[in-house]
Amino acid sequence: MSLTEVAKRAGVSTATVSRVLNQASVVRNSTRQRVMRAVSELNYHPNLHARSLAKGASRTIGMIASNLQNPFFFDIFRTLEADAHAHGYEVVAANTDYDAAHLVRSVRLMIGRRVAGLAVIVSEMNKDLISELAASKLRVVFYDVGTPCRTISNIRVNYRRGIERVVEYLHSLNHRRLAFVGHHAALGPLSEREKAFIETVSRYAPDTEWRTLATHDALEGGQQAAHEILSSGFNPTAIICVNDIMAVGVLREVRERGFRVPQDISVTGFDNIKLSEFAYPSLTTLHIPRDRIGHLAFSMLVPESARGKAPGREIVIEPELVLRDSTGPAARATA
Amino acid sequence: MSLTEVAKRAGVSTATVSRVLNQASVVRNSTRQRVMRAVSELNYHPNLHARSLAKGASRTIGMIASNLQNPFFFDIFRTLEADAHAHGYEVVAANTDYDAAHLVRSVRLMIGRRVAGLAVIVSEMNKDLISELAASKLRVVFYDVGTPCRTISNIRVNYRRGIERVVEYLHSLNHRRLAFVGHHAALGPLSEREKAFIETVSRYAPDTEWRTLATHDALEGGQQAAHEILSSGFNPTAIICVNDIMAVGVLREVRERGFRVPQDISVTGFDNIKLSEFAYPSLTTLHIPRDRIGHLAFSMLVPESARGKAPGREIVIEPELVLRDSTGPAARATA
DNA sequence: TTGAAAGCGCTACCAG
DNA sequence: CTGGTAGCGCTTTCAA
Repeated sequence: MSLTEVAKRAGVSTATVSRVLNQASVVRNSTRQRVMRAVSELNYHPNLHARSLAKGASRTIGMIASNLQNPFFFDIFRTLEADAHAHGYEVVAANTDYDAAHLVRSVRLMIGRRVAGLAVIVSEMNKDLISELAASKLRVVFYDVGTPCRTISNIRVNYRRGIERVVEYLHSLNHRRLAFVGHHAALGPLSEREKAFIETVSRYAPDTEWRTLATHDALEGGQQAAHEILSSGFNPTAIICVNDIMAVGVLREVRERGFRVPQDISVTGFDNIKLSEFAYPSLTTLHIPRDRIGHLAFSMLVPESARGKAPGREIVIEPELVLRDSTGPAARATA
Repeated sequence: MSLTEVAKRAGVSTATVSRVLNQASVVRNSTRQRVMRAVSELNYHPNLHARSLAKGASRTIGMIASNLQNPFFFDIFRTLEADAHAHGYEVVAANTDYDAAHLVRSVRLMIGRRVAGLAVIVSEMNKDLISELAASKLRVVFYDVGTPCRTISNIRVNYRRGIERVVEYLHSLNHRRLAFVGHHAALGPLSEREKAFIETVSRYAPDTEWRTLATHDALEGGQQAAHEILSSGFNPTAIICVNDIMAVGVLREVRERGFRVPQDISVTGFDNIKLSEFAYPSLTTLHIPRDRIGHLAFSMLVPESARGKAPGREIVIEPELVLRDSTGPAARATA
């Protein structure tokens, strides 16, 4: 079923059918009716590939994320998609599972689809990818990676500041043995968060012992990390997690070991996803506004929506500390 | 940058370039080299729209879900995608948010993309949609809805059985005041689960008082439902939830009200997503094998992968009760 | 082993 | 207001 068949059936030219299907220009009402009838009788659905090939532009934008399973990424996706729909765009998302090869694959795919814009919200990164992307004249927005240029915009989070806030806060509560739970990621903001942790501790809390650990980004990852830490002989009074998901995993293991949170051990998250409020105990965490990131990404990608927001910008977001029930004064030192 | 330019640069015809790009037929090695070089020098990426238009077939399969945020759906997506990748397919997913209009929109979009197959994993349904889908000769697999035919396969879960198991289990623990927390959905399996609940109770536990309630499918939805139930004067000894996400929401509200789970109130979930193990207390729930569903969906959609699995089949999955810490004997009746 | 050319289904421009 | 038609970028015979 193609335009031609519809045209034949309606007794008009393909041009006319195309017109009614695109609400474009003027078509006599009776003609429109006839075409519409043919369309529904034939159960016709326009071939979108042919469409965007002919138009030379596709009305879809791409988003690539490290782990859509993590609500942090999904929340961004949601608002991006909402904005997109509001402007007549579709968004197609891809997952990389923190794998650089997978990232490259997805980027190629998106370019192949000739997306109108591409949001790359990932932690891992491939060296040549950025230049490859810069070379293609595709509009791109990176999260936490790359540098702005003519077609590339940037959104970053001031992790360092976020980590500082937690560390200072915990230090003020007399915590002197801290553990940091991160997750594996080739490069970028994760090790960045870890680096931020290490540097912050040595600057603001030099009297503090610490230790870091990385597993995979999931509930089980947090659980496993906590398991290793608690089995290591290093007895932290607080565990700082790279995100809320892992913190929930940590919470469980800590509880199973018979420790009370926060009386025995404090735990913190990062991102402030909805789940952090529903954890037990609810998580002290750092808020990162995913909706804002989603809106920003869209406006940087679709020029018609950007009120004076030229591409090639860089925006930095400051995390805010959210105090809940998973943190408290450090426990007295126990043998 | 098109095939033509690459061909020009490499000093060959477009046909040849196409050949090397598709690993097809024999191309002299030196020629191949030249083409490859031109490709990378030009930073060329084939236009996938043109490709699938010319080929008359796209190597992508579509999946439509009610709420990808809910790990139940996402887990299915993951295994579907893994299978797809293993066979050289891509999968593009869409979300409906339990909205029938949105569903119709997504289906049209998928047909427009000429996907090789479509998995529709939703609760809501539009009357004409099934016939529209049947009319298009697209291979489709429905979850919990529709009836098998030449191009349409079906996967369903025996909810009734699942609900029976929970109700009987709770009844055996002397629970006599049950609440059921569902979520809004125009039609289909949700109200089906609710119906199953009502019928099961009146058949297997006629001496039981009950009440049902529906909110939206999210942590907050569960919380809100619990809030309403606990404020209503109806004091259930157990709350049965339509899925794990909502159960976690319920858990929180129950806890905040000062009730202990399961000593004061038992809570059950459905699906057995990972989070159910990490909830506090861990959730008694019904296991539904998302990975199996994902594999099934793929094999029903892609004939080359189906070993004798003809389309038009219907498969029923039986939920299994998983006992954890959120359930226990009914509390003594309190004024 | 390679090239020429006919489409794939749709849009858009130019006439009428 | 409507029709004819030249592409969009790629694949795929058919010949050479």
